[in-house]
Amino acid sequence: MRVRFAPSPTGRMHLGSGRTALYNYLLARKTGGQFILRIEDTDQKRYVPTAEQELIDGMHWLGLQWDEGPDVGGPYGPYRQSERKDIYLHYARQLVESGHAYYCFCTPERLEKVRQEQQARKEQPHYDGTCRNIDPDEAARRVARGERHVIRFKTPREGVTVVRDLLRGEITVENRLIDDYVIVKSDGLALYHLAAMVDDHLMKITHVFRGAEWLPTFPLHALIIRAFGWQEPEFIHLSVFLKPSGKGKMSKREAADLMKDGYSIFVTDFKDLGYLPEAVVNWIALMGWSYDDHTEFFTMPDLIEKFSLEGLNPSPAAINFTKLDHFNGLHIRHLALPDFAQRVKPFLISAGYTVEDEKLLRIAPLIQPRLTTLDDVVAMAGFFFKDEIVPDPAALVPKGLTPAEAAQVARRSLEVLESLSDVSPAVAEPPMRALVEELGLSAGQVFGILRVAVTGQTVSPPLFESMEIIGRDTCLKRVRRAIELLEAMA
RNA sequence: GCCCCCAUCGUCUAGCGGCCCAGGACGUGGCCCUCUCAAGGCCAAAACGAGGAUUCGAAUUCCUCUGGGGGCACCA
Repeated sequence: MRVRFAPSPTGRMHLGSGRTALYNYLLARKTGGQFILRIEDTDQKRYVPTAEQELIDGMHWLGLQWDEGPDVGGPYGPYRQSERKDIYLHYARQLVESGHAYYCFCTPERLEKVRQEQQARKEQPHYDGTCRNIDPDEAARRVARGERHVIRFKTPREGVTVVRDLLRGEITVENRLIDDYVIVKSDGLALYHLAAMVDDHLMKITHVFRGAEWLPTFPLHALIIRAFGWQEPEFIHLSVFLKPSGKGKMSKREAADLMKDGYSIFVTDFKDLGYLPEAVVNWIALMGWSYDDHTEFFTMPDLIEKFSLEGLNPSPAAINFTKLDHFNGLHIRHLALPDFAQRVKPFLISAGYTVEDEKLLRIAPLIQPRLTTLDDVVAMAGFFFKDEIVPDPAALVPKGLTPAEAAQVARRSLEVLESLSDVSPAVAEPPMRALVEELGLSAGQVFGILRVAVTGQTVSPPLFESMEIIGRDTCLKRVRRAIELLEAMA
């Protein structure tokens, strides 16, 4: 099985592209076939120089490696369409010679005028066929003379074309509704309709996964392949991703709003947002594909083993970011501790902390079950790396106590802690619980004061585990400071 | 406007004629656990778009409608 991911470098890498690439990759790996990356850059006007690199970065981040492509080469290159211009021209001329295509000399201005007239008459805009019946020899002479021209595919005027999509079965379209599409522009470069069909044939592609936006032109593509007499690959059209509301595709404006909530639709954004590639892969794999009625957690090896065409679903899916959060938490907890520590480290460093691996490794088990995204580590565990913490005095006073009472609790706690050799859970928790008992308060009240005193936060990893890492001396110093703050309030 | 595709809980989905007064997951609500927050465990509410037809029997097949999506470029 030979499959390909063929993006056009015209913008950022969308989640939908990521999924298409993923499915291609999975199928190739599952069957021991080849996964090809082909860059479809036939439109210079829309070309974005940074796009190809972003695509490559995004695929690498997701963990998708290709066997043939513009950077790694391969036996069917070049893998960038802009470098294949002559190949397409050769095949386009072959179509002209066989009567399946023709030269068209209509100017863009005339075509625009025709289009407007058709729209005014409420007709479907289409090429009016002016050049369709020019004598081939005459047309060839005009081309030889250097007259500006394009090449159009000569769609049959009658009959129907039946195509087959693996997910949807047979699709029948009347030929008269298929336009005489331009397949080679006046600059001599082929359009997608020709280029992709030629490449898929030459690159021996067996299965084409592509977006459902190609469904309307699918019959044209089949007609082109058939005009050459080539064997057709299997086609699988993946439905588009809808915005979370389920109403329509994501707009630029909405994509920007999403970023404010810590989400994105661009795969290269997820890394900095604190998402694991494992989670993003798991998430997008399940938008349009399922394995059975209960399994949802998949690693890449699982997916390679379990993925199959039968599990694909043809209906459009709304993007659900809370589900991504869920998968991210799952995959975070699935990570081995040292791996987890290394993944979280860059977020602490970019928050300005100096991070020693040994210390981070001790903190890791405390925070691993508590993170939804990796960047949460800063809010949850940043205090471990601060020399000074500044507790909010108001937060020091637990519910149900006055500042003076809280100060008294803090003083008694300090006495207990000072009497101990260390502040580890095994040593410190039993006597502290005894103190809670003695004072007739709740553990939440007493430990709450200590938590804020020692961590500066009302939410933190478990108290005694945290204190052990912070160290006895620092903890005692911080409790004394908290007592001062409380006394100042009383 | 025309063409194409799609249609099960709010969302992602299982279901491929009887196993379904429809299963799982996210989210939501409740309970348990609990030093905060999570994690974990348990429970609950929540769907076959409508109408016809075929059939002993339909979420599953077929029509029509409705709704949603996509496309109608010398873009991909």
